[in-house]
Amino acid sequence: MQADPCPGCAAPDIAFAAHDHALCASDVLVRADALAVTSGARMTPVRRRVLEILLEEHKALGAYDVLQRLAAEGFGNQPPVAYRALEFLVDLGLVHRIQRMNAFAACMHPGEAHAPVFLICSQCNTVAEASAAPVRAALDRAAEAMGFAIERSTIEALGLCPACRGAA
Amino acid sequence: MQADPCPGCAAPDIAFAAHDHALCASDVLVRADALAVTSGARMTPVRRRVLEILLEEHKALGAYDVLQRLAAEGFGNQPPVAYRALEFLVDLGLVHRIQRMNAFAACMHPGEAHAPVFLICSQCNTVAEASAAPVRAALDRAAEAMGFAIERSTIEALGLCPACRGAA
DNA sequence: GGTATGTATGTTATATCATAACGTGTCAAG
DNA sequence: CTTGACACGTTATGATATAACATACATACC
Repeated sequence: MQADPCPGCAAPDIAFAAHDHALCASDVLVRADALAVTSGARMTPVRRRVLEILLEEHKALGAYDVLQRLAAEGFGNQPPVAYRALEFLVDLGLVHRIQRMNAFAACMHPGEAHAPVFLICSQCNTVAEASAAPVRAALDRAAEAMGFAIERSTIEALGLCPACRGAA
Repeated sequence: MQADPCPGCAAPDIAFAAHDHALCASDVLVRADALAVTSGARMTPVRRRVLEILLEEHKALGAYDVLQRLAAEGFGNQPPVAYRALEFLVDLGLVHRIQRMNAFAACMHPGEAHAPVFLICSQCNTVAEASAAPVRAALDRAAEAMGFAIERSTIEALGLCPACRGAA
């Protein structure tokens, strides 16, 4: 497995910094296609387009935002069209759901095992994935102390990204 | 501040175990009333009743579940009645919102500073608050490494509680 | 006590988010 | 070239949440 799929988006010190996001996006798309093939899933036009849209925005979009864009491009314009594509991408690990916002964001390092932690800028809505391992480990210990078996976990933080912090 | 407001609900080793929850509930209510007085907030009948309902259930309830019970007892029967009371209680730290479930659960140790971690049983829907400090610390470090300033965070885990784990 | 002021409650209406259910089309395996 | 699985589109509805406004209540002040 590659060490770092997108230096711009995945590296902790510059994820929020300005960079050529088109490169991250195309890289992720390549990896997504490969992942679909190896997992036997079908990366259809709608699904791929949804992923592209999320990558282009580089922020969390609501299902209806995605749907609106799909409709404008000639795909179906009913909610299930968007929800199904999003669900597919989430199941494949290519997209994450941000519970706090009822929204979805493209995963910036698909294919790597990770329990993502999301940092959501309350100002500009940008979402970054932070290094999750230590957080996840602490959570596992806390759960284990209570005899609780974790299946899935959601870790999200709301706050100010470096850029908006500087602006304020 | 009291060391442990409710041995039944707050102690890590027995939070999920059978115990006389009525004791926890009445204890929390006393503390809630006191907290409202000291903070200048008004613990009105609807608000207090909503807290009681959540304490009685000892699990997360949706706003409409709460509303239904309020309506049956002669309070208003429109969504804002429930949402407003819930928002008030959340702001006061007496109730937590479980994002993952679009639901609300009574805080089992109000008044104490805490960044809660929720363990949600996917089988019986019971919600427990786990010791959060180490998890929170790890999250803070991860955010800091990216220059991100956390305002609020949501940490929720879905899985099996000890009881349901044993039953399975 | 009476009145002003802020807050809480109740109501109407609507916005926003999500899914069930069904028919049609497409593609690949046999 | 059929068949079976899956994807897509549509209709309809369910579930969650809030905006906006009117009424009632509590408190503070005169």
